[in-house]
Amino acid sequence: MIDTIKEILKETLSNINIFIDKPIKIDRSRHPEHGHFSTNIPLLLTKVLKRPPMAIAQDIVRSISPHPDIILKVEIKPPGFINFFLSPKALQSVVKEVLKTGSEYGRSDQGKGLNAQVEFVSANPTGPLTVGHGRQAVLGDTIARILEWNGYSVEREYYYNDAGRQMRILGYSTYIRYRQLLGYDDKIPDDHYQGDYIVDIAKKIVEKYGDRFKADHDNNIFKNSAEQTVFEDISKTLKRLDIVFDQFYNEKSLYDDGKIDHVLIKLKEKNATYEKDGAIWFRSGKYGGTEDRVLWKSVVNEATYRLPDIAYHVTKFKRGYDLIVDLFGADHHATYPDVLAGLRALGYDTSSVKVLIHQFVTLTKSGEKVKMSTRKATYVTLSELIDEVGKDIVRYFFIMRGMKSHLNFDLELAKTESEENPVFYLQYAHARISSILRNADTKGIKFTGVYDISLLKEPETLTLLDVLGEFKEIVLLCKETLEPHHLTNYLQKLATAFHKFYTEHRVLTDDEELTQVRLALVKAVKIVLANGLHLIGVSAPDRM
RNA sequence: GCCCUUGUAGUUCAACAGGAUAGAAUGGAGGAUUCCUAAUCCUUUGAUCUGGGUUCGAUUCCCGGCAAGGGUACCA
Repeated sequence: MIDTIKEILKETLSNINIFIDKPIKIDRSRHPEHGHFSTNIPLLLTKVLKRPPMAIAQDIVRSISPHPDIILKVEIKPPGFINFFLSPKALQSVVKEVLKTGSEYGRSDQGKGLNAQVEFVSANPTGPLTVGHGRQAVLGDTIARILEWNGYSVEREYYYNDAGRQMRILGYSTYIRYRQLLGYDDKIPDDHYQGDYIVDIAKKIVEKYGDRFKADHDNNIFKNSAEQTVFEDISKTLKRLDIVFDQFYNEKSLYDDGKIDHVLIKLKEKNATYEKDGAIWFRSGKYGGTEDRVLWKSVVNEATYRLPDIAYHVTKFKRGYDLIVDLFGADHHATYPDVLAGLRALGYDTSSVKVLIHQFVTLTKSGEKVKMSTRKATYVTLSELIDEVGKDIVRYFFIMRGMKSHLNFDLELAKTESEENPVFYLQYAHARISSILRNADTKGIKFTGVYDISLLKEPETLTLLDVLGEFKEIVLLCKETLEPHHLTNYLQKLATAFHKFYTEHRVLTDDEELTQVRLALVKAVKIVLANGLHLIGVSAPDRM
């Protein structure tokens, strides 16, 4: 509907010979008195045309040709806004469209034929996923879903490194636990992994091999068992949230097939590097990065993490994605400018890379901060959180705020207040409609598909129709901003509009005509609720 | 020190590209059901950290403070 208004406005402007270079902007009005849509174009034009905005507005409005089926009226408000009021007919038209397209309603084809990759979580397999990872996991998966809903073909990728120092420490921690189980009086160093999951891993090694490796701390069995077990646990946890990755990309493979060396050679060729103090440095600043960085160490003969990161992104380009989304926690925000600079140095156009930085979750327990550290095992795992509140609430809570907000997650609240949860409010709206439909069945009322849409005319009903029609705009907004919280906000709004309608009006009445048209309406609401919930990976129950 | 992100009702968060009277939820106070699920609805209470600037207009942009989180390694 917003596009229709935009078209009408565009046509009008060209009729009176006004041309603007910027795209025409129309907003949803914030206040009902300002109509459904409004534009500030007269205010923007006042400088160009050197005329007062109100006069421009009048010229525009006078030239808008009448569209009685769409526009009820157009108003001008100082200092120069034009407000559009939709006709009931325009608002009502959404019902038919929703019923026709059903579970496909709201999809857009803006990403049709385009490939996107979303990289997220990417935690090294050193321990169970924490609540902090949870936010990224849910955000990443939801963003992927949003892209899919907009027509993209999407791959979810998990990048990990099982070769670094962290993994050596993990292996050694496992070895110590193994020794302890065998009765030796070894102590775990403070900076090693303390979690109980390591003991479980060690137990399995004892069961299988006895004391065969008691003096063999270098044996790969420790690192490998730990890695395998931890990865299985990570995958299982993600699966509980309905998150499945298409690909796991191992950093080590970048070394194995020479990609790292190749990138370094290329960078040297482009004169993007220089040697200093025996190390190889990257002229990051020259390519839009922050400051020059070491790519190859002198003290040890190996790369810093920036080089494989660049090489990894080169593979993303080579794999031919039209859109590359990188999701990082705030602790990684210093890295990506250098990676992008490296890619630019290699001649890639980085405009297809969208780097999203999300802030951390502050975990509180009755107002008190809980510090999270994998090594010290003072974390609450994601898995435990799912045990407590369930998948739907975890998914919803992690995306209900903008990713830049320093999200506060109160454990007590999530548990004890689950009754007054926004998730239930939403799901309840869906369940209520299902219940109405069940009742219609019992009463022998059949939905004929023939209805007089003009009967949907009460204020609460028109508001509900208006909100219903906004869904498509929200899907596009989410795609453009890659911010899922617009969707949760919208669904709350839709549920509110429905609950209000429900308290004011009955669906199943003695009036057959009215019953039919209201059935059509609530069916449409049910579809949009279900589609929205599906999009964020939350279930839409028929009973509660 | 420097860099990034953030600062909005008592609390947790919105405000989509600088728009009009800053929205929700929760908490507090009061109310609604002979009828499709009261996990609902209605009324009321209450906020832009601070000082300047840009302009028709600033929560939004710029500069200076203050505060929180993160970074600033030849750690990932």
